[in-house]
Amino acid sequence: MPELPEVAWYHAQWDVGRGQPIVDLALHARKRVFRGSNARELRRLIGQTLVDSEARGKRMVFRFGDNKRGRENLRSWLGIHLGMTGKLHVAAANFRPAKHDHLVLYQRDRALVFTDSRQFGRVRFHHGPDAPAWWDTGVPEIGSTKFNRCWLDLFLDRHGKAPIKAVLLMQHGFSGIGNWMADEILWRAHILPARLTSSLTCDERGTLLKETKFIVRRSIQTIGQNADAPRGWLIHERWSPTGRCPKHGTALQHATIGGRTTAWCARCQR
DNA sequence: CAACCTGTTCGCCA
DNA sequence: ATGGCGAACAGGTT
Repeated sequence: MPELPEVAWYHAQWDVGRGQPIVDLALHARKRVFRGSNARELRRLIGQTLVDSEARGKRMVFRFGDNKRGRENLRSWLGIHLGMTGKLHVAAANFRPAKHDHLVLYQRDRALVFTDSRQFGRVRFHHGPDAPAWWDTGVPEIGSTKFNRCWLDLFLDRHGKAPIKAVLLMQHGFSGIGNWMADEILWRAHILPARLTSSLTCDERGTLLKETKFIVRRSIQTIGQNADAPRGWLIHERWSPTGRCPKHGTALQHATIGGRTTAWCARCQR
């Protein structure tokens, strides 16, 4: 499920635990979600307070520190990626992890739970006051002013031989964009997903930038547990083999492009 | 039973 | 060295 708006929503679920110390945790260090990091180091979180958190694209970080005399010193960075099937939720303090609950942070009044059945997601940990390299990657967030025409042109020029759909899925350029958002953006921008990036006109690049920012902004505003993407968006039609273009009712086309199932409207997109 | 999947990474190739 | 592509990863769902 998780692309940028879902990640933003899941990440906020743990907000209720801010300012509270971690009193215990539950994890199985050999689970695949801990690949590349030392899961035993996570024990350091016990006694530390959840200070704040942030989401960047599909990545999230939770910062922990000591809380003495009301002053918090940053100590630890917990990174979480939800992969294909990851979720975060809050449970009661007596929560017992089931098969796919790979990490549980216990506070006095609740449990903060990371679940991921397929384990394409990932947990990372860093101990120290400064941001680790896996967090500060230098990739601009789409909602920021650094994600602008100048930066976009550099990125598109570097991938001219790839279909534009595949380029939209590259996290080093389009941080947080996934399969459905890429299709949504190209549909609104009237660009065929299989077009080679180098074939885009100057105007089309401008439209692509505008629609990318629009889809990110609107989807963050609307998508949550009980809220769906706005009516009239392609996402509501794209999975069905009989899906139709929300604008004209034209039957959608489907193909694998950039390694993923892609849907588009042959009438809207050129 | 087989095919499919909203993501990333790796190895191979040009 | 750089960029593009297909396979692999695991388990649930259709």
